[in-house]
Amino acid sequence: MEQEALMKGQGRVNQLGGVFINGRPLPNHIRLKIVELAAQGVRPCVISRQLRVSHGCVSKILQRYQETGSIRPGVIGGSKPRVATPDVEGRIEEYKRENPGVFSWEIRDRLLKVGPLHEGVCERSTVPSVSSISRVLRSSRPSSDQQARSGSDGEEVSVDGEVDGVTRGVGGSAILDVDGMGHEREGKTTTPTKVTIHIFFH
DNA sequence: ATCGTTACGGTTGAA
DNA sequence: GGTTCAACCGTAACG
Repeated sequence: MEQEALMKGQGRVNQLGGVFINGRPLPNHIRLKIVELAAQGVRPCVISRQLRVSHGCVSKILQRYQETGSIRPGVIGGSKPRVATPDVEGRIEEYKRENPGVFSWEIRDRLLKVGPLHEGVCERSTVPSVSSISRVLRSSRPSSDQQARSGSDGEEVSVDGEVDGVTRGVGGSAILDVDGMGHEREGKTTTPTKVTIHIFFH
C-alpha cells in the first residue's frame, strides 16, 4: 500500500529534498538509519540533513527509541473495544432519561431479551454488566462538576446482602443518600430513613 | 546553529 | 460495503 501511494504520485518532497508520504510513517529503513547514526554519535541536526528528514521527526523517532527501544511507529487507526454497542448505550441513556432514578440492575433486566418486558436488545451473553451500565451513565452525563463530586452524593454502588431489611439479590444496587436530601424516584421523593446496608466493593 | 514543541493537513482501521 | 472517529503520521514553523 506504501508502494501504491508512491506509484500514484502521493510522494511529496520536504524542504530538505527528502521524500515523504503525508499522514504516513517514514519507511523502516530510514527509521533504522536514524537510530544507527545516532548510536554512532552523529548529532541529530546532521542526521536530519544527511537523511533529508525534518529535525522534528528525527527528534521524535530518537525519543521514542529511547523510551520504548523500538524503531517502529505507533499503532495507527482502529478503535478501542466497546463494552456496549452504540445502540445499547443509546438505549441505556434513554431508559435513564425516562426514569432518572432507575437502578443499573433494572436497566440491565430491561435490556435482556428474555424476561417480563420482552423489549430488550441483548442476549444474556452480550448484556453489559451492572458496573458497565453505571459507567456508561457516568460518562454520558459529564456535567462539569460531575467528576469532582463523584462519590459524594447519589453515587450508585454494588450491594450484596440486605438493604433496609429487605433482602436484595446479589449484585443489586442502591443509591447512597449521603447528603440526606432524598432523591426523586418514580414521582415520589425518597426520604432518608435509618437503614443498615452492607456494602462490598469488588 | 540546534533542537524541543506543536498546529496543521493527512491516513488508518476496529467497531 | 460504507461511516465514524480517536488514534497516529511528518512537516513546517516558532521559540
